[in-house]
Amino acid sequence: MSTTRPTIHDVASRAGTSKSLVSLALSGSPKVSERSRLRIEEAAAELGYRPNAAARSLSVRRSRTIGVLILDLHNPVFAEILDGVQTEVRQHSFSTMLVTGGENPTLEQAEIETLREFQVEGLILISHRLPTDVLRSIAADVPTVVVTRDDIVAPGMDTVSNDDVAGARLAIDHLVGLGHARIVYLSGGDNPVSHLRATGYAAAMTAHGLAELIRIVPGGLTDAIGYRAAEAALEFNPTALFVANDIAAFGAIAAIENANLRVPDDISVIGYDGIRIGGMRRVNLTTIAQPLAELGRRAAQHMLRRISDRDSPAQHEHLSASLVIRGTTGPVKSTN
Amino acid sequence: MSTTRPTIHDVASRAGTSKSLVSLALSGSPKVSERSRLRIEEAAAELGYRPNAAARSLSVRRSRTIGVLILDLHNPVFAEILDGVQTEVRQHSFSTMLVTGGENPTLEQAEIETLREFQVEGLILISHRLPTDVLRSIAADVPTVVVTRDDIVAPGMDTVSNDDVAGARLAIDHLVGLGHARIVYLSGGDNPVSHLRATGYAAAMTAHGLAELIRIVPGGLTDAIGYRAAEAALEFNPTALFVANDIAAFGAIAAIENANLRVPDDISVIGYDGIRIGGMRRVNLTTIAQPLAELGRRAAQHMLRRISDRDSPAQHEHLSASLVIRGTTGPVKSTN
DNA sequence: ATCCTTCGTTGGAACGGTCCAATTAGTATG
DNA sequence: CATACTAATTGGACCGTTCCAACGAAGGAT
Repeated sequence: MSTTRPTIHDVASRAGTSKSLVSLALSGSPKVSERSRLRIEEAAAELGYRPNAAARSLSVRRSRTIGVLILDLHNPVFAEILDGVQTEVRQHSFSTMLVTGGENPTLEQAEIETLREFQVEGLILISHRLPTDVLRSIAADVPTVVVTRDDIVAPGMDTVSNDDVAGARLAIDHLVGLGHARIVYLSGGDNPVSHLRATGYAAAMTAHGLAELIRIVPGGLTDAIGYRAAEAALEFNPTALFVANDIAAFGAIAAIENANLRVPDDISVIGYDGIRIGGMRRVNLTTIAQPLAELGRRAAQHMLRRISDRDSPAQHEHLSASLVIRGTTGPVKSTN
Repeated sequence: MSTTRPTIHDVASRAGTSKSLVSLALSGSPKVSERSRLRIEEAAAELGYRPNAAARSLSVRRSRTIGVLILDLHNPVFAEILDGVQTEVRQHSFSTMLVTGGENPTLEQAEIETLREFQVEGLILISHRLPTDVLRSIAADVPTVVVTRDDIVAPGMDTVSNDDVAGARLAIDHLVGLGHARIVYLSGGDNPVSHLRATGYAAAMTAHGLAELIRIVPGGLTDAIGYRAAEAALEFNPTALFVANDIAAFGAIAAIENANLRVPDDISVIGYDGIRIGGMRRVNLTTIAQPLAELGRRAAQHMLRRISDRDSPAQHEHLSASLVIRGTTGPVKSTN
């Protein structure tokens, strides 16, 4: 049975032709007679023949596979970006090979190494934790697209990200429009994306003449850290919280409610990312939504372009995020 | 530069040896002299040599890769199972190749086909939507482990799942222990897992002498469907809802609150799966937790065992789920 | 000096495809 | 009916590894 899989030779001898003709026939070449084609297809079907991708890629020196590193499978943000990557890539009959580094730089590097041994034609990094020099050297010899980060630029590397500064501004504009002034930013920890959102926050606050009310509380990207950060933020007696991402915003809301305050009546909360569960009625989070699937789709497009035209210049694309108003923001309390 | 990657030949000529010796040296053979080994390693490093996995797998006729199909990347259940798979598999220096079918049987089959062309040594299906005959024929010639489903058994196929019937019973026991009787089950749609949970529900209800209160409302596995199903369930004037999975339970809670009832004061809600976000304070869902990572780990273990011993018999393992009491269940209201 | 071992090294076949150049079969033309 | 051409088919080299059988060099024993 499954001891040895049938090869092209087996198909050839069964169909009574040469292996070359089988190869031609199966790849749909027009120079194969109708009679031969049928015999070959029949033989292949009978044997359950399946081409060996390793052999093919060795021979044609192309794998038609792109490697995808995903920072953290648990954060829905990345799953949604991946969706976009997959749909685009499939249309061009490429396969994807997916790995996760679990936010561990060493593991990430090892996984990328594996990907490269499989001769992937390009690398899409859906965020990452790699040191700059490592990233540079990777991008230097395999087409690379980084999604959600644009802080490192290197030759041979495209980036696709949302404009975090502008997104943060949207959030603040929305809150200020509702009458808020004491708006605290709960940061997402020490990573470039969170810093950009902080920058946007500060800029927008300043633009609204609220520079002296700028307050940034250190936080992180998880529910639990969001909770603690919000507790700390309450000291500033804020009327609104802008939280670095949706998941942390969930935690922040819990902290507020635990302090016997109501959202949005006492304090408004706005998140960032636009993950689907934020739309869940129980949560119903107002947020700055990134076009996640689109981000993935664009990344794949850049990748494919670079693969088909190796010296097409690297591009750095920004998509804009949009405000999604749901139930966690409202007008500032008139009293107080 | 990146035009052609260095091969073992390049390393050999640079080190002034034969390619055979390079191969030996790089695979750590003891029969290579110290002097040669050093020269070779140096040459390899200088050239940035990276073995070609396609060539190797062609030659040794092993890919050291296992294919993983994941039903739906957005449902955190599957991501958590995958975690377990990855940790186990990595320890045995296998790689994983990950694909998703997006709950689309045709796409699933195509993706599995791709996996097989890459000569994966085994297949782990983290749930699936495949027709029985297709699954059988796959399992017949590549070691296959199905996680979370045990309704189809086929030669050459292992299964690892939680005991859904027993899990459902735990849920009902918990609710009955709190004094509930009018407990409605919101189903998860027409899939085997949901049916098993229904069976466990009905059995437990019967065991508690509540057979005539059995009510099953058709539902699904998403937030939105859970919402609608809960609305329908309210007609039965229930004191508790047992929902087929956590995500749908989120929707159900929203529906209850929208009807101006409180959870758990008016109606208790218990979910199933034990996904991490259920523990988020805002949600704080009581649930039947599957040992998700463990499920994945065991699946990988079975896979590896079957790979190293091709005629080790297929096994069907059940892990037990456990009750996690959080904030959405409570004692039945004494009035009423 | 000759023969064995042992150690380190090497050439070349194989893995399963693709593709090019060469060959044969078939058909139309003069 | 030979000739020229086109269509269909084929052998074999090649892709980058692994691994086996064979080989030379260096001692050690006789």
